[in-house]
Amino acid sequence: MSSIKYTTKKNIIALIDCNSFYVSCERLFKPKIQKRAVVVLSNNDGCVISRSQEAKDMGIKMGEPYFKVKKLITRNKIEVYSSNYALYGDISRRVMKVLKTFSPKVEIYSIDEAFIDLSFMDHEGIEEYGRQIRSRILRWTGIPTSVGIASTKTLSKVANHIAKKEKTGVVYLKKDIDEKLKKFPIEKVWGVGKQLSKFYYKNNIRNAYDLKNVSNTWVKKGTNVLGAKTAMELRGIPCINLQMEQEKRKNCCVSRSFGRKVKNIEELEESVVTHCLNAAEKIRADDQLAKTITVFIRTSPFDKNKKYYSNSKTIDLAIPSSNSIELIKNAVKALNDIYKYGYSYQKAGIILSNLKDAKQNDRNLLTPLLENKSKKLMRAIDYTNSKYGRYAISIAHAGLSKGWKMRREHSSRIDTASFDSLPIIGV
DNA sequence: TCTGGGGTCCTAGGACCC
DNA sequence: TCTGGGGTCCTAGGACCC
Repeated sequence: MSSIKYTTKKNIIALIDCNSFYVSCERLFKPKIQKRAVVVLSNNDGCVISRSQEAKDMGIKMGEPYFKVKKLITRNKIEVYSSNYALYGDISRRVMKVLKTFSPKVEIYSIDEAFIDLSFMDHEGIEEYGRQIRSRILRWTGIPTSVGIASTKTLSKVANHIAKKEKTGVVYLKKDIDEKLKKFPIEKVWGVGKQLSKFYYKNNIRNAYDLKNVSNTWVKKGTNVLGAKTAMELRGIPCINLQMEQEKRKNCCVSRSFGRKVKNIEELEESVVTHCLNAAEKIRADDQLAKTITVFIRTSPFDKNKKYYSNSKTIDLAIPSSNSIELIKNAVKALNDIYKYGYSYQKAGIILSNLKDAKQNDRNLLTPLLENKSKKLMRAIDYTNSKYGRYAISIAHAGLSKGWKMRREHSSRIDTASFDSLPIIGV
């Protein structure tokens, strides 16, 4: 028997997705690139992670390594930007704020996507409402979006894809759903990735309609409970609920590739300490403590000429902590355990896990005094850094040279908190 | 030369207990 | 001498998402 819970009452879900979000953010401040082909690169200028429609039409693929498409980019005079997450995060918050004027139930699903509940609407007014959402977001933030509406999250994803593809802006999946699902390739269904697609194709399931029509038991047996939920949702039976309040994270990972290969442990240490400081600051902002800390390092998995090395070490703390100094001590210890001389390292990172609410932390009899003192210090550091800029106060161990830090050669240097980057509008 | 980063959830299998 | 079986918990690894 399946243990999937579902409801049968009226359910209308809209998925609002920003078009080429990072590119659209960059365009906000540079009217000149409004009509140009634009791409945004991942950290370290590694891959293409956002493309304007023009860039897509020129054959630039999502996730493609920058060096592989560099020629195509220069030949076509495509504008290139390094990613600026502070900017995208800021714009994202504005978009979400506008969305909240349309429904009390909003799930912020990612930086550029949100599900909203429209079950309170009558069917007749839905499409018009979708158009209003689009135009208000565009007017108030400058970001173009696509809106997909249907009776489940999975179907609203389908609707959104169709809206993007057909450039209609809004699609409400109500009539002729089966016809549309037949044209919807299985690998594009939300929750069906590379491996599952392979499995489905082997079993002659090639589109969303096929998956909708196989038995739940079969899907569950061949995949898992999530696979079965996807199939149910394609049938219009909601199984994946809206998640309104943002739950606190359970893990916190900070990692980066290096701008160049790193061989010696001193530089690795600098990077691990820097990542550790960032991670600690993040969990403190959420008032969390970490019980476990993992450090990992690896060489490039793409370099076929050199031997690959990848290792990690996890340390369990006796007492959960968010104290940078405490965490760093352990991180450095872990790093020294896994470091091997003679390799060219490409990436290092740190994961704080087993995160707990600081408030609910059961106290060790001996710690309160000590803890209070360190808490004050950490709060002072966080405050200073938020006021005077990142790294105003750091720890000597994090190093000042940072020769390993990532490349960002195409940064637009836009800071939405700074007046200098406001665009000048000619009248 | 140059290939991102940060998450979540699920399952199988081992350890351990009675 | 016979060498069980059911339950729970944890972890590593895999798959997925944006």
